Amino acid sequence: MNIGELARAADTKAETIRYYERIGLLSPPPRTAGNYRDYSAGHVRRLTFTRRARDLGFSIGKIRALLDLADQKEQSCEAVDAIAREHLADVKRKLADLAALRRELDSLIGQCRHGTVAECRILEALSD
Amino acid sequence: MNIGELARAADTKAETIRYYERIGLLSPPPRTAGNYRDYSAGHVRRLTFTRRARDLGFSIGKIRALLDLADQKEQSCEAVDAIAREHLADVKRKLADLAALRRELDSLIGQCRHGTVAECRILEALSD
DNA sequence: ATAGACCTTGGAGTAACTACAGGGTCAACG
DNA sequence: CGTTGACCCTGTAGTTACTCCAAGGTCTAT
Repeated sequence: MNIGELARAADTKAETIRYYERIGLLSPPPRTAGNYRDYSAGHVRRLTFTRRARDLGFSIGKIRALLDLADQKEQSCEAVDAIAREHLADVKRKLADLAALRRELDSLIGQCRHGTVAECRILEALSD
Repeated sequence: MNIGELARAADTKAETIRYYERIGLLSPPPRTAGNYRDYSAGHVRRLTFTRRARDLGFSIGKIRALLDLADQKEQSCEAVDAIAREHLADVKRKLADLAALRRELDSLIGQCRHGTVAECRILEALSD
């Protein structure tokens, strides 16, 4: 399986796969006679996991930790749970920040009287 | 007024101010005999505006546009309103994305049975 | 005169890719 | 067998908005 096929299988771009290899997130596969990367089903699984976690907003660092944990089958999954909970807390914080932002923008826009720039309330409000 | 004083006045770091100058967002001030940057009240206003807009999540590109508009006092402020509305739309999109994410993470975490890594539902769910 | 706080420049580092440029490989078609 | 076109390779630079650092210059006070 070459890099393009893996990319299609995991809904990624070839460049992203090479990037993941460069930063040590995906192990370097063997090469064909023509120096093409030659991937196996294990790579598909690992990359699919990685992309899904990225889609859910996990950082590369956290994904690295999850992948390491996934290899220690006998350990309790508490650490996995902890990473997920931490990420959820991050998401909640961002949600609250964005909601506050939205309220501010709403009020900013609500002040527009559609006059000239000289008397623009939006620009005024931004200058506080 | 030197760069440190301006930084304190606008709640920024000196490095950020130099960065804004480098990218052309803040005009280069005159220099003192000792080659220190020498800022005036106009710079304070412009930088304060910039920081406030950044805090509200406006990109540097949009701030550049807003600052340009702010200089054309006779124009209607429609364009300002449009930029603010566009930004609000961005924020709303991000809010919706984050809310969906939060639901997914909630369900992910809800599936944890606190067993071993081998039977971890969180890792399983991430592998879909 | 010297200490300490400030300023100067230039360059590198951050996150997570993305986009080339300049070359090599492979499969198919005529 | 030659060539076309789609793919692959490496290495480097760009993206966003800063942040940090090193090596040196300046200013103020003691």
